Amino acid sequence: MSRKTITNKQIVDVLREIALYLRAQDVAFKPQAYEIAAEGIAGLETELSALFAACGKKCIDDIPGVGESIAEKIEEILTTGRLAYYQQLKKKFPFDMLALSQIQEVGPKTAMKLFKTLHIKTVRDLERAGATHKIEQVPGLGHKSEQKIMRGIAFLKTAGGRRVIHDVLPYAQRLVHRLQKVEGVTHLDVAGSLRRRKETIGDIDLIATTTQPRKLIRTFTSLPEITEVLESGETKIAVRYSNGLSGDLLILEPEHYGTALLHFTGSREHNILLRELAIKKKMKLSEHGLFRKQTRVTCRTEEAVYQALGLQFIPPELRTGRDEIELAQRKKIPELIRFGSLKGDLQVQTSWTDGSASIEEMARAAKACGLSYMGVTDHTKALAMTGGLDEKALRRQGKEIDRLNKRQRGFRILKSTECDILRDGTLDLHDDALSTLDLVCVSVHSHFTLPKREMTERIIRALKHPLVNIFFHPTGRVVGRREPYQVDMDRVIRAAKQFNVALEINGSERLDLHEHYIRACLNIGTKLVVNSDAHNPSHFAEHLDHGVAQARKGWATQADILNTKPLKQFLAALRKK
DNA sequence: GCCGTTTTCGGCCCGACTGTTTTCAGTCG
Repeated sequence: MSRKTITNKQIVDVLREIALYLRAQDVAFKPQAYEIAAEGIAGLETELSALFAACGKKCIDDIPGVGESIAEKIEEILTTGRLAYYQQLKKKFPFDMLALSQIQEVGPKTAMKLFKTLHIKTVRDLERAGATHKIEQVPGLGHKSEQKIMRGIAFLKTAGGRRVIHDVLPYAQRLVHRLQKVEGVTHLDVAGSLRRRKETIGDIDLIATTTQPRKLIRTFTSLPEITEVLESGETKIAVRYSNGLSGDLLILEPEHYGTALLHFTGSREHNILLRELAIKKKMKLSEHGLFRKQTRVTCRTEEAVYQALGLQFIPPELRTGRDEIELAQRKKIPELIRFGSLKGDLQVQTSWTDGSASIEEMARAAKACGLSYMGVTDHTKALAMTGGLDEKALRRQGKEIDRLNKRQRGFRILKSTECDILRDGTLDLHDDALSTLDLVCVSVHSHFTLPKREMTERIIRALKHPLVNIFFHPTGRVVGRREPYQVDMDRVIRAAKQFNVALEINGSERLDLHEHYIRACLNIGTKLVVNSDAHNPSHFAEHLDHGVAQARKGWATQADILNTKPLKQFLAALRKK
């Protein structure tokens, strides 16, 4: 760890690895404490280094799950760049515990055993040992274990173990539609991280109730999408899918569908907290039901489970195990924005630049999705590879939009732009051209590696521009492919509020803003919009759905998202400069 | 190691499934 740039992620990884070492040694209770602390930090909106600079160890100690001892360790990392306790563990067990235990079928104990018997230190070591059949000779492991481990390594290498939700959700939905038609099936749904709408998905979990379990299992395991059956019990079938992901089909009792759905939706952290709460209330919670003494409380729905525990219903997107249970106890869970409640889309590219369809085709598709307005936001000239528009071309495009609008009923195309923010924070088009538009939207597409301060100043200068209304994909990240650029988002969020610029929640694979920043916007009242960033007609339905899910993960209500308003109110809200 | 509508001490989530066993440990979610 270099001392200068210690990120939350580095600290989270250290805490997670410590937890694994403790688990490997069968230490009681401590591993969970380190894991909970790590998760608490992973969910923070601010950097620990900034928090520590502002108010020292006290603020670190205030993080849920972080007590005196772990706070001291974090302080040591932040101030010295090292942690003696961690280094002692690494010295005693010098192997890559974090990476090895990411392999399916390899947990902390197996990793430790492999180190002690075969001196396996890295995933590569393990792969070599498997190739020469050394793994199967380790006591307690055998031929099948070796095969499973080798498959796990192969999977980790090809897919990195997780996929962007955009790739997985349609695939899972096709499976669901097919299986719902199987005779005897009464319920069949997606559960797990897909239902919680995590941005990356590691497995596809399906749950079902049926009067004919054998028939469902037979149909499921013979689907062309199933390449391998990993486990097959009476209520749980684990498989590998054709897209490389694995997952379970779980068959449940209808009377207790609520507790089962809750359990298999997770998150693990959320479940643990719920069960602890149940214990405090002299009850016991598992996937098989909620028990008061010996009797099972019937919970057909999740709502019933939450109610029995004295909680407000918590939507799946909020089940992270952070503060949602505490807020549900105090009835502070807001009514989240509903799917399908957007009335407009303010980021759409067309064949004028890198989109694949004409303005007219995109407008038709947007209307078919139930929208009543759409902004045309083709790129500008600095982005030469897309054939970005200059002032002249923008004027021509405006005339075409005027023509199309004359023919439209109940739908309005807005003249807009995705204007590049240049390196110095000025805009890529003249004010004369920008002032002819209904909306001016800006974004960063170049010089991603500027130092944090320079990038922050650059962006704030653009937001300050009197004609700018919306800042697109504010951190520049693409899930699984591109890290966000270095920028002080606290300052950007405050500047957006000050200059009445809305920040975008982008529903493409960017999923930018991250939900932590959405929540930070809500805290101070910075305005937000949800956009598709559609480049072809099919993107509207899919991306807007992901965008709304992202907003929900950030605790946004309908009132927080400007483009749930009808056009007139929407424009009025953005134009107050 | 953390935490408090039982508690500043004494608790700490739960069950299915597999593989390698010969009664159970490890992983997963």
